[in-house]
Amino acid sequence: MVFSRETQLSGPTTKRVRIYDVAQAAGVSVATASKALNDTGRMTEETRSRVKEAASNLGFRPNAMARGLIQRRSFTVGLLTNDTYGRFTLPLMAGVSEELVDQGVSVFLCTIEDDPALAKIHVDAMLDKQVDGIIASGKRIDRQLPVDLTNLNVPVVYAFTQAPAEAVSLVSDDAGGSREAVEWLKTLGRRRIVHVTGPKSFASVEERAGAYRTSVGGSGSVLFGTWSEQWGHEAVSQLWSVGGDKPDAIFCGNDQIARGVVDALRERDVSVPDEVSVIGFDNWEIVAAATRPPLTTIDMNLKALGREAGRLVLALAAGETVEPGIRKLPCQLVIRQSCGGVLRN
Amino acid sequence: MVFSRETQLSGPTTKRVRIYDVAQAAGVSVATASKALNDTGRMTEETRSRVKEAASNLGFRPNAMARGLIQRRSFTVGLLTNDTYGRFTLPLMAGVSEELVDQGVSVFLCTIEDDPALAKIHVDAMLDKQVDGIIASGKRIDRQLPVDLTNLNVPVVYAFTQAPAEAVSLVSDDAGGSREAVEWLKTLGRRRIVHVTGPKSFASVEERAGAYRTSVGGSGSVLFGTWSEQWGHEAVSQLWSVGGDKPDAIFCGNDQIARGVVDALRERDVSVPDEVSVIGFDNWEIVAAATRPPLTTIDMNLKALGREAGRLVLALAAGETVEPGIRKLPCQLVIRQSCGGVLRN
DNA sequence: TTGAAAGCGCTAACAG
DNA sequence: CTGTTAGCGCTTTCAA
Repeated sequence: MVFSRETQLSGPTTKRVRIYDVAQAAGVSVATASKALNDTGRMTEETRSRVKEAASNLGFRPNAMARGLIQRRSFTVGLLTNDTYGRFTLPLMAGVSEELVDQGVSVFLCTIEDDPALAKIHVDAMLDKQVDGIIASGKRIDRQLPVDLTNLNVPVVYAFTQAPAEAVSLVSDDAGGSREAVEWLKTLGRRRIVHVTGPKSFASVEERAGAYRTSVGGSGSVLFGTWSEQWGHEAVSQLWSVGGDKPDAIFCGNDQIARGVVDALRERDVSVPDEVSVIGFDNWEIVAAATRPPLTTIDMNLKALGREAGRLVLALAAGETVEPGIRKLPCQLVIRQSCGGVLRN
Repeated sequence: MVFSRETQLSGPTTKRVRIYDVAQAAGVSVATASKALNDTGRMTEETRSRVKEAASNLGFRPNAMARGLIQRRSFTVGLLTNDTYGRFTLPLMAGVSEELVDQGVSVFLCTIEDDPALAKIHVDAMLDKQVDGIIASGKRIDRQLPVDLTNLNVPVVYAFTQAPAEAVSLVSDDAGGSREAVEWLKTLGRRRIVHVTGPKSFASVEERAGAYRTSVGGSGSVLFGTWSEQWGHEAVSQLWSVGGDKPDAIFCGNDQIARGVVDALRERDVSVPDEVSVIGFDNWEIVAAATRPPLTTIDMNLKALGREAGRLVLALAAGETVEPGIRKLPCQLVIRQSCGGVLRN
């Protein structure tokens, strides 16, 4: 293959082909060409296919800006997030994109730390570009983005972030996930199940802890800490430093804590999963798979959440009525080896 | 704050204000309003500010599609990647966005697994939307994306992925980073430095290994394996199972391997960093910071690489001439505790 | 200094 | 069945 120097150095070479060129080539008017290509209007099959052939010969692709100007939509949505690390946003984004790509919709990703000024710049840029809608997302469901998205004149769907009242909002079902985790441990015959989790200040921590307590039936004990491996270690120290029966299962608030717990137990020669089952939360591949043994954990199905967010924002954009309120999407148990039990994979 | 049900349920309420409305309010023609707002043309300062005030009162924002149709640019660039996990793409994206947001440019993120059909759909969608340029990126520098981006009629910049000859391409300086790692170990007085790295089939592995060999001066030894913690463990087993002098430093091909190495050494009661210094590569926060002790490592400065990619693609779009070829951007030593030595932080 | 008019590339009425 | 016309919201000659 040969590359002209020109091409690589300064971009564009060939002019874009317009519908006018297609019309010329097919020997019809621009209007007819438009109708032929969009499968609208009525005309002989022969004409339609002649136009389509001309278009494909010329490599015609309609200019989305011209089209958008008329149709008042850009086939574009914005995904706004303050999750710079992407732990939650990326799977969400994958879902959104997967849902929308077939409809020709592209996604602007806007990452806005926690800077209101930056957020406003991004939102304004999206609005200028006439996005069909905005999906607001974050890294925790009890904090709002640092920008007001109400009264925008484009639809907004909130996913994995706190939403104003009456908004359309999507979160994962923390309580349900928690329940699944505990039920699985009980299924495996565990009876002394402890919950080691993150800071009390997180709504999801309270939600999961509440569901845990209900599921274990009053006998539970919850240790709050930070979202770190370090805390997992420390929690094990605390649990094993007191006398009496040790736990036979530890349900952790996230995979990092779970990894810390598993490592700490191994260092004490407590066998996982033989003596103690450990279950995580998040299914963060890099953590869950590298743990020895690999973590059984709860997946929040963020990709599915993203798909749903994409679906809803487009529905709203199309003028459909969507019931406002918070939708909780189910979590899913992912079985690896840290609990024992059935092995999928 | 009160939310009208209407607003939340079916999106748009107020009509967008057009430049026509601004012109009316300011009592001038649309043409004058345009010039006033864009600081072009000549008119009394009074008129100009009157228009600007009207615009800001009405909350006017120009429709980017209408504007783009004329100017033939969309103030939009596409970031194409096959790095679904986002390990490399996210920092890159952050850099691109940071560089471009001030210029009003938004970024489409398109993740394309390794599916050529999906890639084509995404590229076509971007082209239809008249992106000003495309940044192609990936997860390794010796593999191409599954799509041909030459002869596109928009500029393309390659970042962290293999580029065709004569393209503008950005990668991090693997050899330089490797050299920095080894030099740092030597500075700390280490003399028996071993390199534990990933699969030989990766160009960056060969590149780093080559620079390592040069830097240690012929006495080196390189162990190739996989990019996993597991392999880090195993490598330590191998190294410590043979007789003779043990290494006093291990330079790892990535942070995951380094973590495996550190964990394995701790399990053998070999002190890090007192007896052995361990240095990683990537500065993947989640891994580097959670390791005990936290990893000293090499950062590839992907965010800076992203900024540069953004800068270049816009320069190309503006018709500027950019020298083709591969640009290597410097890596940077990040000192934590796994090597000993100065403590920043 | 200001405004009227043309037109970016496309779609949608309405005629023919 | 097909083409002519108008116009999306804006910028940009060009004339007044």
